[in-house]
Amino acid sequence: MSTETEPRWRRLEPDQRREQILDCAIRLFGERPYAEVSTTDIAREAGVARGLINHYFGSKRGLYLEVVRRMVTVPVADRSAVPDGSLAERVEFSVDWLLDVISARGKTWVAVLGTEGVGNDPEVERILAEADETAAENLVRTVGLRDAEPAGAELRAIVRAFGGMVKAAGREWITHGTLTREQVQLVLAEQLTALLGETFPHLQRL
Amino acid sequence: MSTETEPRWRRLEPDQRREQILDCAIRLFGERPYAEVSTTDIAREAGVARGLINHYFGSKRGLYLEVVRRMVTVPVADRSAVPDGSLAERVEFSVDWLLDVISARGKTWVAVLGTEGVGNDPEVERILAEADETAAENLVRTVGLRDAEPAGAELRAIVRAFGGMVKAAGREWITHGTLTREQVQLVLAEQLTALLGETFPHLQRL
DNA sequence: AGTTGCTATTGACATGGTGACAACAGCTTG
DNA sequence: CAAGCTGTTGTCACCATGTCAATAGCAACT
Repeated sequence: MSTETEPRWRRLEPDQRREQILDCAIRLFGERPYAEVSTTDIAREAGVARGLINHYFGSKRGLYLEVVRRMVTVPVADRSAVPDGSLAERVEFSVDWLLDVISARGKTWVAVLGTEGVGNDPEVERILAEADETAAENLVRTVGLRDAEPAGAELRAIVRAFGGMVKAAGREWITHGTLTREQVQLVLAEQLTALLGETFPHLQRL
Repeated sequence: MSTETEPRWRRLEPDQRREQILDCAIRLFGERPYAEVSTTDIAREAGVARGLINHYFGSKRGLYLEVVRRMVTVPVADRSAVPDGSLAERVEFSVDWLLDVISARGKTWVAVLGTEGVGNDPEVERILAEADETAAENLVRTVGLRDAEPAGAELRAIVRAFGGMVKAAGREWITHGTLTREQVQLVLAEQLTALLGETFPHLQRL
């Protein structure tokens, strides 16, 4: 008779366990709406007691906010590869890079930004606004316009607005398949070029 | 002793009661996120028993879907007032009308489209997609482009994408105050003009 | 190897929200 | 004023969430 003391559960480092639960939560929240996902589901998926979720994230809502935060974090562009050509060329490069990012996230990305619903959640709104802001800043820098201009705030505002079109166009491409990547590329590049090259100067004269 | 038979509650026509509950639900769902609003809250707000909500809408989710449907319904433009001038002029008129609509809804509109969260709700997605589609069709017709063109599907797709920019720009204007109405008007009009006049022809050659 | 201590993890409990359903009561019609 | 129709209520069973004391992996030190 071997004294096999197989442990019922393994004890992990807090960071690892946190990450593991977060992964499962991301998957489930991506599949079903918030109210349809129970903490029991997440706990079962992670092979963990339900109470552990509360221990690490406080509440279901806390976990949800972490998921949102994780999902909307956009990597920073590698600016060393940006060409030195005309505005149109730099824009084209930026848009192409942007579509690469979207393509890599695929359905997961859509699950995050694809659904807009009723429900004024200030926390979620704050997180998304922050993500939009940094994304806009990145884009402006990548394209090479000086951010420190006097009208920098307005520039970032219209770039954030443009971000709305990026998301919507991405949905058309990824989920609905009504536009090809090439078409999206063309549309976004031309629109952004016009926005930065034409409209923005006009705006400053208002 | 007067035989005051003050009734404890009034019996309303189903449509009226439905509408009343819906109004309260719209208000509450606009203030707090879905999970933070209980059917008890809604029932109290409407001065009604909680069970009545289930009777009229089946479930909390059913009520929520009704709210979303109601909120994203956009009125149809009165095309009799559209000028006959150039594309740019018609676009300018359409955008102005669009901003009037947004302005009229104000904060309520923001409560609907302002928050994007994680959570793939197919029903909500379908409702919003439908609303976007009819809005795009309206815009195309108002601007005066023939919808029956061979590339009509692609045209509507890029107009839907443009709709994403309209929403984002509206948020910048209404909630954040980072852009004035005049600035939004200029940006959207120029972008849409470029989209329809320049980019769309390019797209067809792809 | 045995013991001790730390803490990650569990399991049970209390609370509150949701949906179903039978009973009740306004209102209308004869 | 009686009777029926149905809008409305209140209760019941079930499920989800958050809290907390108890448990048990695991490492360090005899």
